[in-house]
Amino acid sequence: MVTIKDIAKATGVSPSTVSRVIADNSRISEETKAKVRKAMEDLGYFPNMTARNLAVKSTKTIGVILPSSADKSLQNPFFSEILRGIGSVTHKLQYSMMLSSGQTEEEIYAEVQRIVLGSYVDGIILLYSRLNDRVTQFLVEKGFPFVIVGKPQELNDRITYVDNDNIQAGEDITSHLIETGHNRIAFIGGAKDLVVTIDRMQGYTNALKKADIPILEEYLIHTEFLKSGGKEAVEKILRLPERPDAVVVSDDLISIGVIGMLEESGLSVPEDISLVSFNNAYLSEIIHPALTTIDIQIYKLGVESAKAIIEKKIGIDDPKRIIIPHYIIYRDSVKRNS
Amino acid sequence: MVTIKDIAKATGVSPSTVSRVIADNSRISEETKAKVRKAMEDLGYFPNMTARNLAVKSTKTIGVILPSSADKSLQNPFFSEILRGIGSVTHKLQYSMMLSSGQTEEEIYAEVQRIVLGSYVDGIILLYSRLNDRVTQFLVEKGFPFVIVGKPQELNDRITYVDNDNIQAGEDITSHLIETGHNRIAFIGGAKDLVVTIDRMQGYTNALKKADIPILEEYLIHTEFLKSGGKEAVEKILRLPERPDAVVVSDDLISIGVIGMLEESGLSVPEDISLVSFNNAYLSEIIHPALTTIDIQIYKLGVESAKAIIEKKIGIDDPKRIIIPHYIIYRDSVKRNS
DNA sequence: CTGTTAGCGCCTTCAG
DNA sequence: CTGAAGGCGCTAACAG
Repeated sequence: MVTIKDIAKATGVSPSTVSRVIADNSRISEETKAKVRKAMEDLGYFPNMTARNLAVKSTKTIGVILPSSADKSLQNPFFSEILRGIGSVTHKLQYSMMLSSGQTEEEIYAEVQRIVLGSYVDGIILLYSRLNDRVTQFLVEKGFPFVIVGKPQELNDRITYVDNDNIQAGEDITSHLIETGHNRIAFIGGAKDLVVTIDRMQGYTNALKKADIPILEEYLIHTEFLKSGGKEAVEKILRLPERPDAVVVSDDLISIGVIGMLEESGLSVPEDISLVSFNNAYLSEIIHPALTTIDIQIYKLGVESAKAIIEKKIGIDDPKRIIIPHYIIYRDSVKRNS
Repeated sequence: MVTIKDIAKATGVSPSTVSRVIADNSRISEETKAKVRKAMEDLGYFPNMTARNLAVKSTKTIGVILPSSADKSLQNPFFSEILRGIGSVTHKLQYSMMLSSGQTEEEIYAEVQRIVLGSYVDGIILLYSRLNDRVTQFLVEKGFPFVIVGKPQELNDRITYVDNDNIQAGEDITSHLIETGHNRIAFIGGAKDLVVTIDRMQGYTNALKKADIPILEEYLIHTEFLKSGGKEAVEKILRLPERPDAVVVSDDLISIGVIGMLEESGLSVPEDISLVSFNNAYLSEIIHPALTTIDIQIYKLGVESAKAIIEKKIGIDDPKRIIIPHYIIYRDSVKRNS
């Protein structure tokens, strides 16, 4: 390995001068800079980041924590997309991104400890937010820079997060259904302890209330990513005397399953029942029917969260709420019941 | 920050002793070990990995390189799944995983340079394999440990890779179609410069040949993840005088689009046309109809690739080929034409 | 079994 | 504008 000393020797200057050239220090003459740089080029020098990190006490890498990998939700394209967003800014700013996860909450906690206490990273992005989360707690106690993608359910005033206005989004999309002439609207959501599900459902009920449409308990269904289990639930809802004429589904990926089940039950979307959902994953565009859905700008969520920790605008002192706008993408899963 | 010195001072031993305790060196008395450990506990000591890495010249982190993020293919759940696999072993072995990518090949190349020359990682996993790839070339020249997930198209004998036998897989699934009474079988593949596409198509033609079924040029269609563009292509193929009675699609995600387009064209799967594909993504299970597909064990691909670089069984000297078995998952997208 | 001495490669005062 | 010296926190011979 060629070090700073080697190139110092080669150019006849001192190591500190070389170091200064690397930092492009202004009080080094242009000629020595040129000379040194040439040597670096010739000898194929490349700064050793580990050494540098040790000296400056910073790693220029940020840790990204995924939800427990036991969770099927990891299959959601949401994650690839947000990683893309994060990656775009880490890349541009010459940062690195360390991915980490675990099978259980316990493991994740251990991981986070390992990477922050071990000084692996300068900051952390949490890609989940659970109630009563030890990780979050650990991070705030430690005063370690971090941001949550999604809405934290506690310590709200002490942590920075980037999220969509999911309540509003839920209301918007539900209103769209109402405006297009639907009035028996069901809601199908993912795990009911996820804030995002709760918020979107909240928006859904808000919209119904505003339109004076009664909220029916039987119209609210929660399922993990629906497979066999969820199937019956959907079938049940469809056999109600007042069968819904529309359904808002809390996630595009779930929509795929729902559409499949509806078809099996002999109903087609949107002819027999309209459907709208959230995320605007690539999927929602290629499936049939193409989904009318809320684009939550996942990529941007990633970008903004990365910017937030890197640009360290955040101190534990001034937590921020960054809200990414959403908008409706109109496609073919809604029927106009004039 | 509490260092090794602090706890040395606190316990009245030397720093090296503390270091040995950390390494659980056998020639340290149990009592001093206990004493030291207690101090570590009390003072909240945690080893600084950057320092350690510098000293031992190893980072215990492996770099994972994604394909260019411009590529829509990143949306493919394949990546989440393989990251899960890799993560499971890095985690277990107390390694870290550094994710990196770029918008263009150029950027990726720069990234790889940065992380290997900067000594960020001990090894690299390439999640793509392109013809005439500078990155691959750089890595072999440098003699840097790396493994490719997928089949390299050159330097075959000098690099380690983990892959499925995609040719065989293609043959297997196509044969299944033939056995179930189909004989006008089309092939729809992704980008035609991807080895995986090529291999699967190769298997497809092999199967046809063995069954003495002629290979029709019009039955071969290539498209990126199909959207508007691919649509016409599929419609075209369906209007042929000899319309296919089955289609082999090179990826589950593409299948979703294909099924959608078939439906729009008034054809339903599998009644009018059978469909099989590859990967067995979560999607293929929830979509309607559920897909008969090849399970390539993505998770395992990840696990094995991670094991390969970490356990450094690989030297530039003895490259390995690790083949992960595949098997057919029979579901509802194939009609039995007895 | 434990302490001493040198680094790992780079950065940063402090002098000049 | 540049050198010398010391240190970041930890490990690794080399002595005892």
